[in-house]
This record gives sequence, structure tokens and C-alpha cells, in this order.
Amino acid sequence: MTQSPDHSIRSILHVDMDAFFVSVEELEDPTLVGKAVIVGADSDGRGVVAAASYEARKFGVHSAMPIRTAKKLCPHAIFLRGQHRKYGEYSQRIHRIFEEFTPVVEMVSIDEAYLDLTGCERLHGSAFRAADKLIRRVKDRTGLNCSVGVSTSHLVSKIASDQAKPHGLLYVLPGCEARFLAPLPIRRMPGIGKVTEPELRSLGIVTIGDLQQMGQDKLRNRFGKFGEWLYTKSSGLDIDAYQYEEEPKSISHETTFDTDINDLDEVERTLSYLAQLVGRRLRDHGLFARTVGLKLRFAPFKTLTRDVTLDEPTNLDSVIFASVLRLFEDAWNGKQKIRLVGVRSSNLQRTAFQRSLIDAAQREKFDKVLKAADKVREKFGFDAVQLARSVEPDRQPSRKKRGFLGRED
DNA sequence: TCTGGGGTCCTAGGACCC
DNA sequence: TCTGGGGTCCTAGGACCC
Repeated sequence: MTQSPDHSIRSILHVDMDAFFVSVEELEDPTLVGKAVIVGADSDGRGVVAAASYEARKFGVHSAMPIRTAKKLCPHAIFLRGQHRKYGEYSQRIHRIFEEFTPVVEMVSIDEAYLDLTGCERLHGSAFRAADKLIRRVKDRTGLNCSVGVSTSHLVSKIASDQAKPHGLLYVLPGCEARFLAPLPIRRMPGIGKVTEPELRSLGIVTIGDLQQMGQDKLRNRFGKFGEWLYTKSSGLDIDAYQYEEEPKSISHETTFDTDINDLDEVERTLSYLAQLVGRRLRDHGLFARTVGLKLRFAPFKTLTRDVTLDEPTNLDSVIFASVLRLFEDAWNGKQKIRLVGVRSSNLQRTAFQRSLIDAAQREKFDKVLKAADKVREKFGFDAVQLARSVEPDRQPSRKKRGFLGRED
């Protein structure tokens, strides 16, 4: 489906907000404008940078960098923890503006979307004019800058918006996709990361043009399915780059300890807490998990995962916790220091088939208790109700708010 | 540089079945 | 028993994205 039913040429816009988290912070506190601002975790902790202002970037700070490194590079920066809820609100406002242009909007992350404007010429004029209008409208209504790439394909538009940053618009003419991509370094291709890049480089592949030249057969022979993908993308031919799935495939929570530990009690308490977070979200989604997983990261950053598939799907905190605890006991020798633990649920489904009436009766009882608990939490916050296991013996859990959801660009 | 948290997708081997 | 081939499910690990 490179062409729409009416045979007009596809117009795909990729919209990406500029320094989104930082820009929102600046709107909330204008004294930040023009300063080096770094949004992320505790600046003395073990987190990473979620977003940096352009001023901070001048010092080499970028997202995903350990926050302590950022502090060394840019000690005078203003470090903020970030207000995720606020970012979510702005994201929704932006989403609504996008929907004024076309019903075909795919939000791919909190600050990024694809808009399909194919066949909207009569409404908006050319795609280029529409994109220009969109950038202005977002600015007028929210005060935020964004960059837009326009082309016939998702991937080309995405790379184009990246090239256009900050606050720019780049239109790749139909038929010019491959020529536009050819001179760019392979690292610009989404999907080629810090492992694949040197691999390709060692084969003499430096630019996207090199991929095009190598041809489909060679790439397939060398890289299999991934090679096919590489060829199609590098030629600017991608068709359905993105498939919108409203159902999550997995739900997980994890946490890194402030310092590495080998205290069984604390690990158990944390697993219990995480199991409850996962269970809660499963119930919110109306989902049941057939598979429960544990993630462990040891002090030397060695990570392992363990999965178990249950006879019966569950959304019960206690079942998730019991499963994950068993996995933990099998996976841990009692000595290694632990840096991170995580709880994951996958193999998600809408229904819990019940195998016996006893199970059903029990489930009903559990469900009632959990529903009551969820209600209390709604009123008094998540920590108001805890499984016995996640409460420390002599005091209430005073769990520090740590971590931070998501990273932009 | 001492490396978060939430996800998706892919690969590969082994169990198990016909 | 000297043992084919395909399909599916499960588990573990890893690359990658924002």
C-alpha cells in the first residue's frame, strides 16, 4: 500500500517536540529560559539524564548519560527531577492539536507522533503548508516548539524531522527518498544502535547509501531478516512502519537500589512492592498475565531474567509475588550483591479461564479484597495498602520516590 | 562515563507432539 | 533403535527505542 486508494501520493508527517521535558519546565518557570537545565533523577544518585536543554548540550550533556557524569561536565546546570504528570498533560494537548489535522494520528511516545495527511490536500493545501501550519499552531496554543519531517514514508519523515531540529521543517520530495538518505551515517537509522553500527562499519558500511549499494540479496544473506529490513528502510521504501497496538504486551516495574545489597528481607520487600504495582496495573487494564518474570541485575551490571508460565492467568498481587519469589530463590546464591530487581508480566490476555469452582470461589474472594484495596489506594495513595511482606517489620515503608519514567530524544 | 525505567521485537535451543 | 520433519510453546538473552 504505497499508494492510497485514490492513488494520491502518501504524505506522512513526523512531529517531534524540541527538548520537550525541558521546554515544559521553562513554561512553568520562565526563569529557566536560556539556562543549562537537566531533567532526570537525583543528581547525586545512580540515574541518567532524561532531557537536557540546548544550553546544557553545549557542554556535552545528552540524554541517557549517567547523571553524575552530566554534573561533572556541567556543574552549574539546574538539575530537576521532572514532573511526568505535567508532561503527560502537555502531550495530550498536543495530541488534540494533531487530531485537528487528520484522524490518522499515531502517538509513538510522549513527545512524538506520525500524522498521515494523505488525501488531505483540499483541506490543508500541500503537506508542506499543512506542516508549517501545524508548527505554528502548536507554538500558539502551547508555547512549545516542534520539528517536522514530511515525506512518503514513516522512516524518511522521522529522519527528516531529526535533521530539521530545532524548530524546523524538512520536506523530502516524492521520489527523492533514497537520495536524501544516501549521504547520512548509518547511525541515523532508527534500529541501528551502538552494537550494530560498528558491526556494519567493520564491513565498510558507513552511510545509508552504502546499504543501498550492497543490495537486497547480499544484506539478506549476511543478516537474514534484519538484512531485509535494512535494505527496505535504507531505500526509503518502508510501508507500514508502525502498527498501532492499543493493548500492552507486557507490564513491568523495576527499581535500582541506592546501593547494592544482599539483604534478603529488603529484596523480598521490594519484590512484593513491585508485584503489587504490576498487579494493580493489570487490573486497571482489565488484563491477566499467564507469564510472570523476574529481573535481577548484580553489582557488576550482569543482568539475568527468569520466567514462569502459570496454569492459570492471574492479576493477583499475591500470586505474582509468590511466583517471582520462587524464581528469585532459584536464581540467587545468597551472596552476590544486587543492584536492581524487576517484576514483569507478559503473555497478557483479557480473560482468566477458571479450571474449577473452588478456584472461582477463591478468586472471587481475592477480587473483593483487592478491589477494596485499590479503592483505598485511590483515596490515600498507593502506599496506603501493602501486602504484609512489603512492610518493614518496625516501620512503615518510606519508599523514596526514585527513578523516572521515560526519556525524550 | 560506572551505566534508569518502561517497553517492543528478534533469535535460538529444547521440550513435546504428530 | 542406529531416529525425519514440522509446528508450537516456553525460556533466556540481547538490541534497540524514548
